[in-house]
Amino acid sequence: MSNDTTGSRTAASAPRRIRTDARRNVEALLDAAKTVFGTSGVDAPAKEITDLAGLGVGTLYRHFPQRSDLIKAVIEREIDACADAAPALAAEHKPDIALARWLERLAAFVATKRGFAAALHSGDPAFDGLSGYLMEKLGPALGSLLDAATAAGEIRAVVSSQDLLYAVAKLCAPLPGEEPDHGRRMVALLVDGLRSVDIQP
Amino acid sequence: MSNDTTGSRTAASAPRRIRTDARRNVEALLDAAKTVFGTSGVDAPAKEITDLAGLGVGTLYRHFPQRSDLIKAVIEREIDACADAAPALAAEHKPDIALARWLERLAAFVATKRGFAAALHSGDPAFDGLSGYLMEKLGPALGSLLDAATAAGEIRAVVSSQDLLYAVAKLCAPLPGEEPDHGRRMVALLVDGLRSVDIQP
DNA sequence: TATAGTTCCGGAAAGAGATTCCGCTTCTCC
DNA sequence: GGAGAAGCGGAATCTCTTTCCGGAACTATA
Repeated sequence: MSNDTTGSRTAASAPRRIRTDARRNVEALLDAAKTVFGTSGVDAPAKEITDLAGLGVGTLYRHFPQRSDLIKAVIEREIDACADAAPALAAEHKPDIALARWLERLAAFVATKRGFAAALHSGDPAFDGLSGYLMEKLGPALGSLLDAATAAGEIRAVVSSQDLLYAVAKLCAPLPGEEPDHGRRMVALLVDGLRSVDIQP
Repeated sequence: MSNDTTGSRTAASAPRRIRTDARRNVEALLDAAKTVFGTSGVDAPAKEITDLAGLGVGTLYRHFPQRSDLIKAVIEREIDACADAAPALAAEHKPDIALARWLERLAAFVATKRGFAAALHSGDPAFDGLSGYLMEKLGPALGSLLDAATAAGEIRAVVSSQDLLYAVAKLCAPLPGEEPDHGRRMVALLVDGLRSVDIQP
């Protein structure tokens, strides 16, 4: 198994450009998978995805040898979208407002994407890198917002951005039968805990 | 637990008592499943479970037609054990201490049982009843402890026992790569939020 | 544009595991 | 102790996953 799959940098031995049809097919598969995961869950038969994408099973397995590879790719796409939303918010609002808005955006993402929570909690080692990816992509944005609020003395410096990120990711994962705003209220409570500067840790 | 109608067959169609060997086999299957789930995850092959239990696959499917039935049964057993631990704690400690201890017990349960979080977040409708079972069994115990603390004015009355139960269940579910005490710290922060009686909701 | 050299695709086929089915065994009740 | 119901085992079947390779499609070069 090759150990270099980043592909972000052109090596000395120029690797051939990825064929355009292959790239197109990968996109089609990701789109189809996102749709099918949403309707039939992440355990949907592979054929359902390939049929929707108009491709053969072989193609699916060529690009995503493991099912977890496909799931990861779909989720990482969503995480990217969430991360991309951060700069705009930061530019348009004051830090504390931007933080709140962005946390709402994150909460919405986690709450909507069932497959995300499922993958995260599956215990499958294949998804071990996922929380790392979440941290890597979303950590910096949240970190800067958090630092600004802390510097202003509005928040106790008892949590890292990683703490908060994980806590939101967990709290906002939907549970069957619970009130829809449960996650949001619990996050608010958590932030109240951060604000209570008079309580000693 | 189910009450049985020993001897007094007053109903029209007398429900025959469950055969003792069948009951014994169900117990053996649950024990085996608990072990196998712990080592190989909840997606372990059925044969691994039946081999450990010393039974045939047919017997497994007779008692648990769906895999989710088996998983649910195992988890409900664990929840029962957690609920059973509450009265003893309540009898031995003051309410606030008992609350803390019991939350620790709950956190330990959630943190240890990977399959629990996975099932809860799977999105599979088969597990929809699970959080209800959790609430039904653990809600009353937590509720009384919470009421006592609220009555003493130590805690804002902004959360129900259901809120707290779900929040703990979510926060303490382990995520790959996170610090082991993350859940515990976040729960502590949540409780700080509850204690901050000077903050208006 | 034609050609050679790759890469990639499709879907049949093999493999792995889940689920069913039914003859036989074990238990319960009278 | 015997009749009859309940339960058991595991081979057979079914479903979905994963592999494999002949041929199609694409890219680079002239």
